[in-house]
Amino acid sequence: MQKNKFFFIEDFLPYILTQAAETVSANFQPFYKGKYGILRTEWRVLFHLGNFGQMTARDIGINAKTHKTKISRAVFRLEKKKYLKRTTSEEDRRVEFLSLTEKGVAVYNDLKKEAEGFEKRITKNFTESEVLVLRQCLKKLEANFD
Amino acid sequence: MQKNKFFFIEDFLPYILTQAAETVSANFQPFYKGKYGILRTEWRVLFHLGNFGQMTARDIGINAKTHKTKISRAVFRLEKKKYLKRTTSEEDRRVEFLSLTEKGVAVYNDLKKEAEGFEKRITKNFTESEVLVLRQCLKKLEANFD
DNA sequence: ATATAACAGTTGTTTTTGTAACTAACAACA
DNA sequence: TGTTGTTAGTTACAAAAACAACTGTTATAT
Repeated sequence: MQKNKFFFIEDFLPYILTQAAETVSANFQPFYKGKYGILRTEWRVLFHLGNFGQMTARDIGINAKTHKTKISRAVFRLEKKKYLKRTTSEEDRRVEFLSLTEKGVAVYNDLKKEAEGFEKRITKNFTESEVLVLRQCLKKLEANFD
Repeated sequence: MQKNKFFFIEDFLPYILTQAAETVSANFQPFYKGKYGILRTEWRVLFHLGNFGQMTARDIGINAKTHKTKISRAVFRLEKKKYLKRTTSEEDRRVEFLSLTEKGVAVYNDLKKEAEGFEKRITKNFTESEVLVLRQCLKKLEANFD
């Protein structure tokens, strides 16, 4: 780390943050892409539904900060794979409620286990306090842009 | 954060790490994309050359963990913008030495200032120790995959 | 009512990425 | 030599992302 005099890309926080995220993501990808042929956004949709139950595309998009076209296409593909089903709302026929099929729940449960294992693995040389501070900092970074 | 019983996507480290990185990156992008019309990989190449001086595409790729095709295209675009020039090595004519032009250096210097300001801004509600631990954790995360 | 705006979600088009195959130059070794 | 393998960098094609324009539906306001 430098002391105000010079700029080094390898100490630039947005850079090392992105690098870390890309490395971690690249290493996690095989679990869902390799095993079930789904993309990152599909993983996210699957996990939102598995986690929170029935949701609309809109709400997934808001929560995951993901553009609606990306969600729309992820939903389409998950539906094609029969991991997810749609139900048009009675009150507002623009809205679709999304939920996992039985098959989708099974995939979710399996990937959830993988996720838990992966998280444990990548933080196994972290102290408890480090993990805590890391989580806190990441949330704080995000919050700085709300 | 959960206590072993349930899995929550919003506590899944790879997820919040990626979310934080994407948010930070999206907010930093206007500085280089909006101002100079360059993409992230181009920014990275520019900053590697600005930081380390003359380098080959290969070495930038290794250091930035970026695939050679991505580097190749970034170099092409930076060259088209006259931010960068190439010199074929005399010893090994496969190798090209890359370096910034005067114009490229000017852009680099400006973007460097922006980067410093941006970094300060996003960590202004962080304690010194938080920033330290954050940096340390990110490096450690990366190192776990070497 | 009916015109206008707002919204949920989709589709089309362009830009960027990922992957593999390629060219040109060097290296190693028979 | 030549043959085979490796390397630096480019190009071609397919997959995915970004962005804008669209459809159909509901809300608002005259």
